Amino acid sequence: MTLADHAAPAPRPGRRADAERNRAAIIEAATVVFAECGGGVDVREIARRSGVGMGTLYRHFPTKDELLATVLEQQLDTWLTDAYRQAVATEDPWRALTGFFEQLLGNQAGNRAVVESYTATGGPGSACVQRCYALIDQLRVRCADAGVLRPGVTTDDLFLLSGALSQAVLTTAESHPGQWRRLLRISLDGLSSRNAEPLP
Amino acid sequence: MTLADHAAPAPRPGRRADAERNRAAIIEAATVVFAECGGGVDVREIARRSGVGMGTLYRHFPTKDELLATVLEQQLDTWLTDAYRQAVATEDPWRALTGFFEQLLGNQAGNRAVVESYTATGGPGSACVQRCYALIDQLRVRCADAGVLRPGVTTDDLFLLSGALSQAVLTTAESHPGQWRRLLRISLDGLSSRNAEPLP
DNA sequence: GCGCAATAGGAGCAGCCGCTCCGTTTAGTG
DNA sequence: CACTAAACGGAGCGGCTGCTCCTATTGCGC
Repeated sequence: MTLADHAAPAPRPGRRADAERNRAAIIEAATVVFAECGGGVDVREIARRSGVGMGTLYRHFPTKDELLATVLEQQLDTWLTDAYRQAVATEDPWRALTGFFEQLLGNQAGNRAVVESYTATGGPGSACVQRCYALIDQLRVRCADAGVLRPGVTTDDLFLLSGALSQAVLTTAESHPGQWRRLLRISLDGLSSRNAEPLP
Repeated sequence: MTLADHAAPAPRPGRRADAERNRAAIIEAATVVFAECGGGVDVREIARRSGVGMGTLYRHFPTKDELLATVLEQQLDTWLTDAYRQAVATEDPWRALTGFFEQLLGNQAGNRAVVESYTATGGPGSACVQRCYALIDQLRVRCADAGVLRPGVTTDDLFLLSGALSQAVLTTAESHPGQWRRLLRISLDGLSSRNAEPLP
């Protein structure tokens, strides 16, 4: 399993010190800006906030998409690593599952770009999203084995649910922060084995 | 109550026949294009598909947003009028509620622009979205009075749920069409009065 | 038919945004 | 300190998109 791995930050050796500093500044600024405004922001805004020129930015990241991907991977990776730790430390399988959802959604609450990429998952998705899928699968199996999960629920169901709730988290982020927790509770209760009716 | 009303198509009288024809053609083309590609499409595409020049399009609709709004209102309006009919004809309150969700989401399955505007509801939303909210409220009250709805569930909860599921409908539209029905069932089961635990 | 006001059409404008090019600056070395 | 390769910065290019302007066309009352 690759659930516990996470890609090294890779501070490649042969680079000049200022280049390294700028690269870090770009990633830091991009993380903030993408989280605030989503993936649609003007690249100039990121350059401005990181105190770097366009040329510099584009030497470090040949494409806006590549920068965005780097930032998103790093973000999700951090969250997942943390969530994984917490999941294996939780003995009750049901609490592990619900705790994971709460943690993931709570993290997404302030991050437009992550939610965008997470909900846009039509194709295979990035490596990190696949890791997220694998973690959900593991949690599902634990719950299923313990008999606390509604029969017939698939990992796809849980993954899709996480995406749908991400959307709810985002839309309520400013007007009704925290309302998503009610929805999460409702959905999770529908997932418990007390509801035994077969799914369509 | 304004639940049964719907705005007249308003074929204003003093206009020339060709103008009327073009207006209709624009709305028809825009409906298709917005549904397929979302609200972000190039206006030129709509002009092309409706066989009309840019000038003509912009005389009928002073702004792209106004055209989009017109189309969205009309679309949602049609759906809601239909859904309202069906809801009042259904005696069982619970079946009325679940039927409404199924109908609304099924309609949204092939319409990017509607889902976009529906899930983007941060502010007060359009008149039609408010009508949708009112309809959900009515269905909720019926269920609550009959004692089949989980205590503490608000109209906001149901409305937010509909938006979250809309997102799921869209993301699975092409790869796993119909999977959203499983999610709908799960969530609705979580809404039944069999789950009596208080919500956060 | 005739004349005119209403309508049509699409080239073009302005602003935004991803990305590049090249003259300038600077870190690291001996 | 001098020198060079590496890194920097930002003006500018090209393409896209919402919208306008002005000439040509056409429906409609007489």
